[in-house]
Formats: sequence, C-alpha cells, structure tokens
Amino acid sequence: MELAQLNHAQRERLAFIDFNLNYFGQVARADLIQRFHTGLASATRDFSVYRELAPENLALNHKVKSYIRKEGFKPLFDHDPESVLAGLARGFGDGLSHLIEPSEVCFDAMRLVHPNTKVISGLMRAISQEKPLKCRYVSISSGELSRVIVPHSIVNNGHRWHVRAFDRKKSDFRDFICTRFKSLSLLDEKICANETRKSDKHWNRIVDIQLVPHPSLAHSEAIALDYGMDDGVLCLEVRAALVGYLLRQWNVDCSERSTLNTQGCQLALKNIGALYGVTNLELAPGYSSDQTVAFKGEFNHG
Amino acid sequence: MELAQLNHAQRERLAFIDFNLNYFGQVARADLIQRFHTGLASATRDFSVYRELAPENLALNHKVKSYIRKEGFKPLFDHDPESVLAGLARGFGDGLSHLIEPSEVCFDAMRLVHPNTKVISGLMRAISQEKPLKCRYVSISSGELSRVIVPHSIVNNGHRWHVRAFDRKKSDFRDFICTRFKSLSLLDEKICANETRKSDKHWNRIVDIQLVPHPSLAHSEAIALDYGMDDGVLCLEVRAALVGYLLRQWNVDCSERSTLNTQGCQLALKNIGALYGVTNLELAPGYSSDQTVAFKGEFNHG
DNA sequence: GAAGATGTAATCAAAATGATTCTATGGTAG
DNA sequence: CTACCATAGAATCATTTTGATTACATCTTC
Repeated sequence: MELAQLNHAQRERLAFIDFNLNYFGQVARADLIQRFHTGLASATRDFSVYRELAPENLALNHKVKSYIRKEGFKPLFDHDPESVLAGLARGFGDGLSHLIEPSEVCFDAMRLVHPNTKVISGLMRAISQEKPLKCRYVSISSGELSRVIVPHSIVNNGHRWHVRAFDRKKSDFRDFICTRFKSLSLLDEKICANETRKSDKHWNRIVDIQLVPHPSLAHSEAIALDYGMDDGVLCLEVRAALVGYLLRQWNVDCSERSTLNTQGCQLALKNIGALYGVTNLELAPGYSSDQTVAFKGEFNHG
Repeated sequence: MELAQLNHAQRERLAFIDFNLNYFGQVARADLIQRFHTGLASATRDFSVYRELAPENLALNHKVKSYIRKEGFKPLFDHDPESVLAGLARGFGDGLSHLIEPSEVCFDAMRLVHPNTKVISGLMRAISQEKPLKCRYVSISSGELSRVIVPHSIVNNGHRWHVRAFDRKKSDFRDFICTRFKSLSLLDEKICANETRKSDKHWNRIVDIQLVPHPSLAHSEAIALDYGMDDGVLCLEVRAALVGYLLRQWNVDCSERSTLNTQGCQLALKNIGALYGVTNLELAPGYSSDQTVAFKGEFNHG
C-alpha cells in the first residue's frame, strides 16, 4: 500500500490523522468523523490504512480513547509550519478546505486592514484575464477620483494589501491600496504591452539585500538564530518596487554607518549600495542622502 | 438539490469551481481534473451539479474552452479574502489541502523568521496535552540555558512567532521566541494551577484600545477607509500581554499629545489611559513617563 | 468543410462509503 | 468487585460515488 495509490479524499483524511498526531499528540476516530462527516466504518478503515503505512507513528490508548503519537513518529505528510500556524489561527478558512473553528491557543498577528472580497476578486480577475480596470479610488493627495489601471500583482507589504498596476493617468506603475477602491469594473479591451508586468522596470529589477544584526547589539547570536543567518549575514533577493516596504517592515537601519541605534533596530543593511536607483526609499529607516530624517512613514500614491 | 446534501468531497470540488469563477473569472473541466486527480465523467457531473445550483453563475464559452463567470455571479461559498490571498501566495500549503503552486501574482509579506516544524509541533503538543516542556533556549541576556516552561499559547507579533509560557526559573509568564529553542522535550508530569493560561494575568486582562488617524495627517479619510473606522475611531480589544507588540507593529503614536509626527505614524492612540498597568510598553512608540525615547525596539526575555 | 479540442450525456463496471452487527478494552458508578 | 458505558476493531452487505467508455454536440482554426 502506498500513499500515491490512494485517492484524493482518503489522502486528505490520512493527512488529517498525520497532522493531529504531530501537532496535538493524539487523534480519535470521532475527530475524523467530525471533520469529514464520514461514517464510522470509513474512519476505522482510514486508521487501519494509516497504521499499515506508518506503524511506528501511533498507538491506540484505551485510557484516553484515542490514538496517541509514538516516540518514533515520522510525519507522512509535509506540514509547512508557518502555514500550519496561520491555518490554526484562522481555522483553515481558505474557502477550499472547510471552515473549522479557529484555534484557541494559536494567534496570528492582528490585521487591522481588511480588504473586501469583491475588490480582491475583481482585482484578481483583471490580473488573470489581463484586462484594464475602471475604478474609483480614494487617494491621500487627490481624494476620490475615477481612473483606469492595469493591475498585474497583489502584494502584502506587512501592513496591508496593495495592488501593483499601471496607472493610465500617470502613465506609470504605482501601488494602490486595496481598501481604497470604492468601485471597480473590468473593461473588455486589450491591454498594451507597456502596461504589462514585463514592462514594470522596478518590479522586475531584483535587488540583492544583505542584512546583518545591528552592530549596536551586544549579543547578536540570538538575532542570527532568529533570522537563520549564515555567517551572520542574511541575503535576500527583493523586487526593487518592494524593497522600501521590506526595510521599513523589518525596521532595518539603512544609515551609512548603522547609526540609528536609538530606534532599536535589530537589523542593519550591510550593502547600502544596493539601493542605488531604487525608488520609494522614503520608507527605509535612516536612508537619505543628507542623513536627516529617519523614518518618513507610509508612502502614498495618487 | 442542495449543497448540504452533497458529500464532503463533492462540496470541495464545487467550492473549487466557485472559487475559480470568482477569483479567476473562469474554470475549465481540465482544472478540476488536475486539482483533484479525478476522472472526466466526474468533472462533467460536478459542473452539471454546480450549474443546477447556480445557473446564473457560469456559462460555457467555447472560445476559451472554459466556463466563464457571468455578470450575475453570486458565490455559493464564502471565501474569506485574506485567507484566500494568503493561500494564493503560499500555494494553499496548509498540509491538509494539497500543495499547489504558489500564485505568481499574489505575494504575502516577506517573512524573515521561519520557525522549525519540530519546535512548533513540540510546543503545540505541550500546550494541548498540558504538559511542561524541558528545553534549551538561547536568550539575549543569558545565552543558551536549560529551563522548564509551561506553554499555553502561540502568538505572532507581526514579526515572528513566540510562545507564551510560564517560566519555572522566573516563576512568571514570559514570551519565548520560537526560533531560539535549541531542543525541547515533553515532560510526563502534571502542571500546577498557577502555571496555566487562567493564571496568566496579563494574558487575561483585555485592554480596550482606541485608535484614530494621526492628527498630523492632512487627509484622514483614506486612513479611516483603510482601517474601517467608525466615526474616525477604531476600537480594539487586545490582551494586555500583546498590546505593546500591536502598538509597535502598527507604529501607533502613544505620546501624550500625539507629537511623534516625525516618525510618520499613521495612527495615534486616543485613550492613553488604557495602558495603565500594562507591561512591555518599551515597544509602544512614544509612550514613556518622561517622554524621552520614542522607540526602544524589540523586547527580549530571559 | 474537415480536424481538433472541449464539453454533454448515458451506460456499466469498479471502487469507496455507510450501516449494521458483533467483539474487545478500560474507565466509572454503584 | 461487577455492571455499564464509551470507544475502537473487524467483517459483511447494500448503497453511493467514481472511472472508463462510447456516441454526439459545439466552436475555433486551418
């Protein structure tokens, strides 16, 4: 018997068993039944298949009326830890798997900005069908205006979701914050070559960023551990259009000699030269030609 | 025919159709087959069931050889937009639903801190089985030490995952950063009442926080839109143990008169009194009894 | 107008699932 | 201690779901 031979539904149920054993230490037949609304017999069969595939993973414990995880447990499925955590915190609400109650012990970071379903689905359709979008958008500088944009990507900058799009008014690519769309409708026309993702220079330019523990910190080992640094350096490849957000989100000291210590940065940018020609650096803590202001704050378009 | 009458597997497939129509504008029989490794006949049946349930949602378009979304589309399933976005960006990798390729147009915020599967699963098991954990932990102040903790929750503070736990060495509840565990093993003993979540005062104290657009901003309507404020105020209930992280993550000006403008805060704390008695406020921008330092940075335990 | 791709519909066999019955284990109440 | 209860395993058989095949329809492309 092999995993690959099983059908989709049964693999899902086995993954559920595997997941529960690994993350909760135990799983009962009733859990399977509750999760998949399946019958008793089917659940018993699933356990017997799982036991056959991984006899060292579980043992029935009549005391707790559940299977418990054995010491020699080796997961049959890969469960990406971050997805697991996010899933637990949200109750696996991806709309495809069923909604389950959110975990009471696992809490994702609080999100204060909640994009609207219709906006997201509209943007996604415009992107995947490569069509322009006529929308009403509230910008900080000009207020609510009608405009036509050609979106190509949706990005979370750590605080909120925005869409990267060609703005026909400005004739350039800009970021639009998803919560500021008042309305949108797909236009049934083709988009031009200069409006596509391929033409977005700042999007396609990849910047190599090297981050190090901030030199002012006494014990940098813990920081190196946190970020999984090799030889004390964390190398990242980031789109130029997103670099500013990254540096701000992680509060990276981008000053010439990493002198922003008073702001409690954990990280410093080692190769400041990499930022040459990058826009949106109003966001980068400490980066400025004349070394004056540290943290200019959110960048708004329009 | 009703949704509730269908079995789990078929509901999943219909949800997939529904999702694709809404977020991509189209879906083909081949997509279903690829996703669920199902047969042709089954896919045709699923479409005919879906069509019966929601005839106004889709129309076959021979030109693109797919079903396309009709104007009158009304989703049959709820797809939480944020979960959808996170799912797209990660390829729905919750371990339960199948791993699919991450979307090429949807990018979640870059996470630089990646907890280890064994650490997370070990912590989760300790929590759900209510057992103490013997671990080696690298703290900033004391380096690598052995200690025994009793965890009760896992939390993402916006930058990284930490675990809230009773520290038997300090005889108090502390936050431990998930990436700093070198090893951990469950102890087979009961935990004391004063070590449980119920006894964690700062965890159980709920603080009412009122956030407003920063008074220095010229156009606060956009901010109110972003955060979905009612009457210009966003009211949150936050655990006292987590308030500091929240205020820092969202860069909330916590100074007496919201005078931190130079740091580009978008938000200000309206009811500063709510922070009375809250610990960890080293993190809160601008909050200090003597008004000196704005942003002391990361808080580390140990 | 023919070829090719996609989808519909109907049919039948194969596989998965649900329901039922009987047995075993161990905790709990009396 | 014993009886009872909840949980789980195993075997059986009916039912449902799925897979494979076939014949046919529609539309695009060449």
